Amino acid sequence: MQVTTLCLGALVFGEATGYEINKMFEDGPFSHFLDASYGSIYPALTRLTDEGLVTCKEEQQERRPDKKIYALTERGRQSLRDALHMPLAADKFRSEFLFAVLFAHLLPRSRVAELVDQRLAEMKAKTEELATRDPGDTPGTDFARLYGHAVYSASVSFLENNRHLIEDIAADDKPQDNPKAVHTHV
Amino acid sequence: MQVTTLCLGALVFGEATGYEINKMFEDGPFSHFLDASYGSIYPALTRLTDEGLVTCKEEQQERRPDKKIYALTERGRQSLRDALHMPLAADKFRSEFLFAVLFAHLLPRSRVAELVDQRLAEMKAKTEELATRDPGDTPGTDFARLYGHAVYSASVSFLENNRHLIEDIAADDKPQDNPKAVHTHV
DNA sequence: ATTTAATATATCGGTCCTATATAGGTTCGA
DNA sequence: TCGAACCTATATAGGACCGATATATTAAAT
Repeated sequence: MQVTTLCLGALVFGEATGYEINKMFEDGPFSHFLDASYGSIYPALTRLTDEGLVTCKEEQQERRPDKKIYALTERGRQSLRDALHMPLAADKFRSEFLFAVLFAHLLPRSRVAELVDQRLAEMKAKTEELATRDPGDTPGTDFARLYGHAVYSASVSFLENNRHLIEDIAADDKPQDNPKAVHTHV
Repeated sequence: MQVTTLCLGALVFGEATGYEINKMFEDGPFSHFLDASYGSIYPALTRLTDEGLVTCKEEQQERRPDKKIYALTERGRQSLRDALHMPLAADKFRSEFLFAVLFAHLLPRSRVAELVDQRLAEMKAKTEELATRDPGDTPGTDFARLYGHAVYSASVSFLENNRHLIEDIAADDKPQDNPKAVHTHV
């Protein structure tokens, strides 16, 4: 599923500029499970306009670049519906954290602990962020939000209960980093 | 973190060919949270060889292309360690399923139910796959496996308990698809 | 007074995925 | 026993996409 289709989806929520669509991927309703950047969004909107799946009205602004407001056409809406009837790709998940823990035995224990602490903080922040309903939520975004909340909660629990599994296989800290290893007071 | 670094990680598990590294991403220890394809793996191995981070010994085979067996050098191992001390990118998660449920109101209820059923089947399969320890598991892969199991389990529970939320907002099935809507026997 | 952030469009460079080419081997059911 | 399907193994072309940057102005924060 390419960025053109994602843009059609974005425009179901209402007309928008490329800039606003980008925000939907950065902070908005899509941010937790999709991504797309300017480098793909602007060309996609041009292509969609050429194909008649969206309309583009230029709004002149004083001392700013003209705002190009895109809106879905009926053909565009149907094209999205068609795409949603095709087989969907499986979720793609990419985690540098899990890659790193595979090599915990190559890292000092302090670094492994740091990685877990950072991740726990991120996951807790996400969990909290997804805990409260947003005024603009639709039933669909609400479902996605609750789904995310459930998954991040499970993630936090797992990390808190099992972090010792990787911390215990980490390499020793160098003596100067690990005062416990130095017996200075017999 | 680019494919070169992932290849260094792959070679920590032992020497391997490009073909075998690819399998690690498709079925092996990396498959659940990383991806890379031939189009990036082969060029990456060439680059790593040029930089002296891996060695390449060609093994001639009868009636087959020569096998190129790559192995980590000490500099390569250090390069990986260095990469693991840099800030790690946050997880990236891409879900066409969650994208689709945002537009459940544009789809017939039967399609939404189908999407949920498919996803539940996938998630249950993954959960089961991750439930049992593999003989080749290291502490690191074992941790990742248990992590995945926890997350997929939570996912299955959520879907089973909350699927009605999106099924109830789906569009009506067309009459010919939904016998209950047709009153043929008064 | 100065820097940072926000609004807004656009593109270049490089990375990466998808699909394909090549070429023989093995497995397994019809 | 014959052929289809899949496995081993390397390699690349084409296109999609991300990250960074350029441009230009205003608003807010410091």
